[in-house]
Amino acid sequence: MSSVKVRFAPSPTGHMHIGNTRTALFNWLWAKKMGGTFMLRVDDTDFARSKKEYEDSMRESLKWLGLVWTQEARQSARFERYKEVTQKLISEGRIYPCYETPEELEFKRKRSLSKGLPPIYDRQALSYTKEDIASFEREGRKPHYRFKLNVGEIKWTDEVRGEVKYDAANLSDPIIIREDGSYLYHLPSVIDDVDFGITHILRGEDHVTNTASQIQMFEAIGGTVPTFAHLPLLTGKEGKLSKRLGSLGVRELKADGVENMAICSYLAKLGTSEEIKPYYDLEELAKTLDFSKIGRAQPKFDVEELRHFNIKYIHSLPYDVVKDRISAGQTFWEDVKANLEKVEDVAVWDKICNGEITPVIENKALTDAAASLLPDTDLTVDVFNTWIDEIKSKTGLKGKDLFHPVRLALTGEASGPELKILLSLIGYKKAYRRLKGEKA
RNA sequence: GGUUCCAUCGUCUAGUGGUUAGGACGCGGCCCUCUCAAGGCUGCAACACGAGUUCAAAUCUCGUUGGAAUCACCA
Repeated sequence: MSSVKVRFAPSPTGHMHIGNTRTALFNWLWAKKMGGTFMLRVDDTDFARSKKEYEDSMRESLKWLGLVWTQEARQSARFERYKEVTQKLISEGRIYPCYETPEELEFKRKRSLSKGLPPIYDRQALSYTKEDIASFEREGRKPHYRFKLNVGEIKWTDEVRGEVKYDAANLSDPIIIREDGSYLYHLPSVIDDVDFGITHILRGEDHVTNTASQIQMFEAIGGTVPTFAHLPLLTGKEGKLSKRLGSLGVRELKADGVENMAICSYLAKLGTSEEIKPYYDLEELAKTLDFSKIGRAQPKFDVEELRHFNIKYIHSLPYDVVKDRISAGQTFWEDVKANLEKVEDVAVWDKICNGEITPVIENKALTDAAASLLPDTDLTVDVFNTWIDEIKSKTGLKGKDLFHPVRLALTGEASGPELKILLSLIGYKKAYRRLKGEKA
């Protein structure tokens, strides 16, 4: 009885974006819910595109999101192991050398397509004679290698898609070693999953056909086939938002004031039958994860909706969650949070209450009267109420005509938290001077 | 083109043969209040199309249309 173990396996070829994040999140949540472990695996087999800078950026984003891992691995450090396994499979004939050039393969694909045939590899390499191979070698060609798929039906029970079936005849033998001897993703991924004891693979549905061929790889190397869950891909309002095309970065969202748990709450529930509501703790969110609640259709991801949700999230954000990031105290936070669009904006209200602002005088007669009526005491809510009543009776103004100019004078802003709360925070001295139109 | 998947309010969805087709987000209105915001209440709004099965279809079948993934010496 082994416990649950999942992995997030990004290739460091770009920054963390919304598609990536969703995959990482579901893995993390599942591990947490099941009391299992979450590991980070850097899939850097593609030397040409992998960059350290991207890897660092992804680690930073994962940490910021709270998606921490307790183990990690790097594919580029495991080539010896991959070599060992591939040698064995080559000797068993399960992996075979091919000598077509990329151009030839491209030509074959186009020809098949134009004939209305599926562009599946024709396995010509399986019928090379010794002479053919010798002549390729003389030409200086180097082989690339493919994994030979066995004929027959491949099926598995997917946690989100249910029973899934593929006929191997509709799949190409995947290339697993490049001409230059480097590895492609398919087999190393399977070897790692076996070696690290991965029990569940949660990934985007763009991998479903890979899963079909990888199941045969698991079997070929004598590993246990993990449980799969393929999440429907997110689509954008216009066009797609696949994991490589969707460029909406986590770093950009963060810079825009979108909160980490707002992103996680939103992504965890988008496309499910559950309400998208704020969760302030990843573990709480983890408890609610349920694959049966995930729809099979592709949800549309709209940044504007995320931003809107983020504001709603902030309006009910508990002080404990933000206390380490803001200088304001709990009372101040609770008083102003319902009017914030970004957590950092708490500083602007801090400045309005405690710093210096230039008031806006819209109705001088009114604000002068207000100043003279303002009592030099502790400006409690009660004091505020009697003060407002006095201004009302003296000027005959009420509603917006009354409050808007007072607010502008007191805060320099047209909107914000309730005045009765702000007044006590501003204090008599500043309030008086601002009502008189002075900087204070 | 082959394979696989999908199709209910603007959006995410509930719905498994008989429902006033429900909820959430958004949007509109009203209330509260001291303006705005926040909060409360409320309203508008959907079964892609066409056949078939059935007393009865959002629900089952077939077809059509539309969308997506994949078919890389990317992952």
